[in-house]
This record gives sequence, structure tokens and C-alpha cells, in this order.
Amino acid sequence: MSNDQTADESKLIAERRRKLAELRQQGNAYPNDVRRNALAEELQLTFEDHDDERLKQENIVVAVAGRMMVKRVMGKASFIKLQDRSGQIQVRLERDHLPDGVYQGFKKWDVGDIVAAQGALFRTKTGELTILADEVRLVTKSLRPLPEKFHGLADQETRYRQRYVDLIVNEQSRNVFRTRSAVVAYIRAFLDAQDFLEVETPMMQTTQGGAVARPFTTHHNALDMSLYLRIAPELNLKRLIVGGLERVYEINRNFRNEGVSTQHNPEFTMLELYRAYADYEDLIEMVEALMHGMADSILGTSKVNYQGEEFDFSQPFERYTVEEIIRRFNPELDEGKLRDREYLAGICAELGIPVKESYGAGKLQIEIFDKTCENNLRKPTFITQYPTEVSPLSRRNDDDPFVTDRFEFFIAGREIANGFSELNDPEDQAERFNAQVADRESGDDEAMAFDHDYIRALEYGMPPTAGIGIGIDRLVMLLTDSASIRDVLLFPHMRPEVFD
RNA sequence: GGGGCGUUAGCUCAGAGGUAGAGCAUUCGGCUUUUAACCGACUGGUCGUAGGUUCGAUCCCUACACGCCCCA
Repeated sequence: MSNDQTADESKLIAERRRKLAELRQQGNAYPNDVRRNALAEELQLTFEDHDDERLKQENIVVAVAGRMMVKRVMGKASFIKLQDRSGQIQVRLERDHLPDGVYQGFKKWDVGDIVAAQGALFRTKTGELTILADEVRLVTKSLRPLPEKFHGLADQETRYRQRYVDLIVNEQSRNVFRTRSAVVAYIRAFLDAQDFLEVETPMMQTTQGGAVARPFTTHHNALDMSLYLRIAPELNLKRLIVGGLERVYEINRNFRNEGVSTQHNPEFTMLELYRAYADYEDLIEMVEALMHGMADSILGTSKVNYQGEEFDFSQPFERYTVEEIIRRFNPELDEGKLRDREYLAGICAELGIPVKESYGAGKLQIEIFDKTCENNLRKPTFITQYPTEVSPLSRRNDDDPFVTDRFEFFIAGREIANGFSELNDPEDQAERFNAQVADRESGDDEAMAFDHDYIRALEYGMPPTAGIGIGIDRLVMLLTDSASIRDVLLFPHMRPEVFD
């Protein structure tokens, strides 16, 4: 660190650097022999019923450590608050109750420093559980000042770029990520209880498939070949069903080369599960059970408040087919012409939806659905019977081959899940791949490639199977009342910061 | 890609074509039960970057960067 650099630093940091230099002179400024035997919140709960008198009688000596978030000096005595992973605990420091000189040193410590303290518990006159320190140590000096204590850190950009500061200062933010962890843990327990096997499949793939999206491309130097970051694990998971694992799931990242928005991050987390000898109706029931249980378990209520709307997860969710919901939100449409390509193309033109030559009636239906229905599906709702044209991996409906046995699940106008009875007919699947390849050749760079090995796998025979993908980030947004996907990602994608 | 809004002290925010403000934090002093502790004094800024208009720009204009929101 040159003198010039030091001079450029804010005076606040320079001041703390001076203090650190003093600490270095006095000994090891970064000790690693600190041990504690209690957590703040544990103490609050354990001694909830102990008044001051009882605490003093029992003389309970504890050792805690954490970041000093509050420092109130009143002459020869002070109160500080230490924050550890569980919460905060107050510590009282008295000059005459500490070894000589310690209190004078403490007066130079800053809010944000990591501090260890040991002493007996008592309660202040307002009843706050407090440790009267016999020993107190500065464990790690913080060189940078924390955001202001009352308003915290409000700047969105800093919250995302310097998540560590956000986590220090905003309890709400810490809670979002605790809930996120609880959601994933709940799902694992839910599936493990049903004898599902958790698996991991490649992030780097040689063939683009499993979803309709643009991939990121990377390069393997030693093999001199292009690889795609996966847009979905679907085809690999179904290979495992062919292999006889019968019930598998993966919770992991997908990568899609698309724009960034409040709903989209280039990498996001999906649960995908596949269950042999089940159909899409079974999965609809599974989603209902999962959602009910998760809300109860994590929020302690089946009523989920999201951005001013309340959703009741204990009620049966609504169900409509794609064509039913299109008619519901577009009652003027001619019911008899919902599969008439020219009629639908005319409707799209009225709605300002660009129509390509290659779009069939099914694709046009979905365009109309996206434009006029999706955002209006506020309450938890299943939409079923998606057109075969836009469902290249789904099983055709036995009675109506124009549609597949597929559903999507919506809450608050957003797609949360997409599931279907899997297409296990290798010849039908080969035809669907060919249609995708044709789309690709006509310029659709989101279309799938023909996956020869997947067809080969299906030719060995995949039992009747149903599968589903659930967007974990969007689910966590719902359960944490978060407006943006960035709020539920520890390190959301940002343009690189410029350091000068 | 298009549109709107934003960027001022470490943090949270005011502000006005005439040379910059508050609270908290920092620094110094006081205070042995505080709770956004309190009392007193001080300190702190190339007003996002680069151009332009102007006697004068942080303010008006243009471009760019970054962020937020909406649309595609």
C-alpha cells in the first residue's frame, strides 16, 4: 500500500488503518484463537424466563463473538451489541470491571469491528439480556465504515454488488436467504420421503436440448470443441429413467442466453423431477401438496402475501385448458376457429403480435395466451393441454393429438412450473426433433437440435413417466415477497463494476 | 433494442444558473443502565464521466457509463 493510495482513501478508512497499525504494534492484529460457547439468539431463548435476580444467582458466564453493530459510550461504562449468525446480544463494558487498560483501548474500536466478549448474564433495568464483560477482545479490525445504522443500506446497486455489506446490515436480506435455504431443504425432504434419488447431470453439454432457449457457448481447449452450458437437464434425467432409476430429481443451475429483468437472471435454479408410472395429473397433485406443505412449513400459514396480493395455498388451485383460458380472457373470439391458423394469425395481427410464416395454430394460440392471459393468472392456476407444436418433449393427448398432456403452473401472473407426461415413443420423438431442426434451419436459434443418443435411449424403452420443472428463484420470490429475482440471488448478474 | 427515472459527504437524503446543506458516522471533549443514547465543538465533497451553451454550470443541452422500472 503506497502513501499515494492511502492519501486517496477516505479519511474514515485512513483513520481505521492508523488504528490497525497500532494493533499490529501491540501484537497479532488478526488472532485465530478465539472460541465462543454461545450464540446470541440461543441465549435470548434459553434465558427468556430468567429475571435479573435469578441470572445473578446462577452466575451464568458465557463467551460470545460477533460484529459490533452498536457502540454507546457513557464515560467509564459502555453498551455494545454483538451480532452473530443467530442475532444480537448486548454487552456491558465497565472500566473498573475489565483488566487495566482494556477499556481505554476499547474506546478506539469502531462499529463494524469483530469483537469477542466473556462475562456473566444479567438484565438491564429495561429487561434486556446483557453480558457484563470480564474480558473483551478486538478480534478483527474493520477498515471500512458500515452504512448508517438507522436507514441501513438502501442503494440497490450496492446491495447487489456488495452483498456482504447488505447481509451485515439488513436483517431482511439475511432472512430472504434463510428462507431460500429452507425452501430447498423442504423440497429435498419432500422428495426424499417419496424415494426420489437426487442426481447431478452435466452443466456442459455437446447438444442443445431439453428446452426452447438460447444457450451460452464455451470452448474446451484440450479437445478443441464447442460446448453449451445447459439450458435444462431434462434429456439426461430421462436417460436415467430409461436406466431404471424411476424417480430422480436435480436442483441445480440452468443457463439461458437471454435478457436480464426482474424475472430473469442468466443463470437460475431449477428443480426438475421425473417419476415413472405417473402422468401429468399425478404431478398436478404433487405440486398442490408441495405448495400447501411448503407455505405451512416455512411461513407458518397457507396465506401468502405477495406484493400486496394474498394467495391462499390451502384452497384447491384453479384449472383451465389453454383454449378455455384464451376464451375466458378473449370472449369475443370464435370458439370454432381456435385451431384455424388464418383466423388466429388475424387475431395476432390485431393484438400487435408479429407472426412468422412457420407458426402453426398451436404456436399462435400460445402467442395469444402469453399476450392476453398469462399476466392475468393471479391466483395459483394450472393451465393444461398445451399445443403439441410448442411441446416437443411432451406426450400427445390420446383423444386429441393437437395437444399434449402438459400443464404449466402460474401464480401472480408468472410461470412457476412446467410439467407433462413424457413422450416415450421414440418414433414420435424423432419426428418432433425433425420439426425442431426444421425450425432451426428456418432461423429459430432457440429450437432444439436432434439428439440421436436420446432417441437411442428411448428405443431401449422408457416407462410411462411424468416430469416437471419448478423455478426455485421465482418460488422463493413468492415466499419472501421479493419484487425482483435479484433479491433472491446472493450474487445476481451485474455488469462489471469499474474500479479506477 | 425502445422509453421513463436516478447518480450530491462513508451511509440516508435535501438543494439551487452566482461557487454546497442536514442527520447519522468519523475526530476531540463530557457522561457508570444505554436502546436511532445524550450534551458540546470540529471535520468531511473534482455534485457519475466527457464535451457543449454561458461572464459563470453541480444545476441547462448532448453523448457515454452504471443502476432501477416499464415495454419488445
